[in-house]
Amino acid sequence: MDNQQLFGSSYVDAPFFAANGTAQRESQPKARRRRRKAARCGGGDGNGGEMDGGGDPKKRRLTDEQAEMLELSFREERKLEAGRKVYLAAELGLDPKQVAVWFQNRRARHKSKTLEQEFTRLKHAHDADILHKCHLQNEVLRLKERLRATEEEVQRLRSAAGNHGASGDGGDAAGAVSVCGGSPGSSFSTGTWQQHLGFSGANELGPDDDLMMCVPDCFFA
DNA sequence: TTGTGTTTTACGACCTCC
DNA sequence: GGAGGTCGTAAAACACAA
Repeated sequence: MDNQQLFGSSYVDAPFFAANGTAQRESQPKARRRRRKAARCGGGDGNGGEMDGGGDPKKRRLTDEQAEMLELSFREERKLEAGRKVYLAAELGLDPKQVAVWFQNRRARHKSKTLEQEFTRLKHAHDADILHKCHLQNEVLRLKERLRATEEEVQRLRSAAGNHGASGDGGDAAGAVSVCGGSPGSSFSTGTWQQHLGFSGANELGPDDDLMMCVPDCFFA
């Protein structure tokens, strides 16, 4: 049974078959399909739906041909209107109900796969965001370290100036520096910041200590 | 050969739309 | 109210390692 014969109506056109001549299933490995087909061909069915056999009539697998044609039809249109259902059932020698059930299950599989792909995509995006966050946090650490060194330098210079017999005006200078955030109790001091993020060893950070010093707890969640 | 995990088929319950 | 959709699940069919 060729495709043109099976889908001789307007449901599937020739270019479609030209592009999809061998419809492969999304989830079934080839080896697995081969074995299934071999097992079936041993029975020599191949009539597309006339399922003899004394097995449980409640549940019988569709032949590969039937499944492939349903797959092609599904790719054309995922919804199954009444006319197409009846047509497919007649062409494939199936009960219309079987065709309807197959489409229901196929939509469910498609949705499941789509969700899985979307999850993977979002996870990759999330991981990239986490990495970027780490870059930024390390940058903050470096800037804090530079600020602390600068503050120490200012303090040292101020002390040196005081030892050279400066007048009492030096108190004003000290006050000006403390306003710049140099007080130990500053909410933006290195120590406080480290405690917030749960870091240690920030004092060892150098300009070349780039990545992965910062690994937030949430990264391992 | 058999136990086990995965895939496919089928069904019922419930929901939405016409 | 009927047709057709999704969702959850049971069970058959199947693949494969041990």
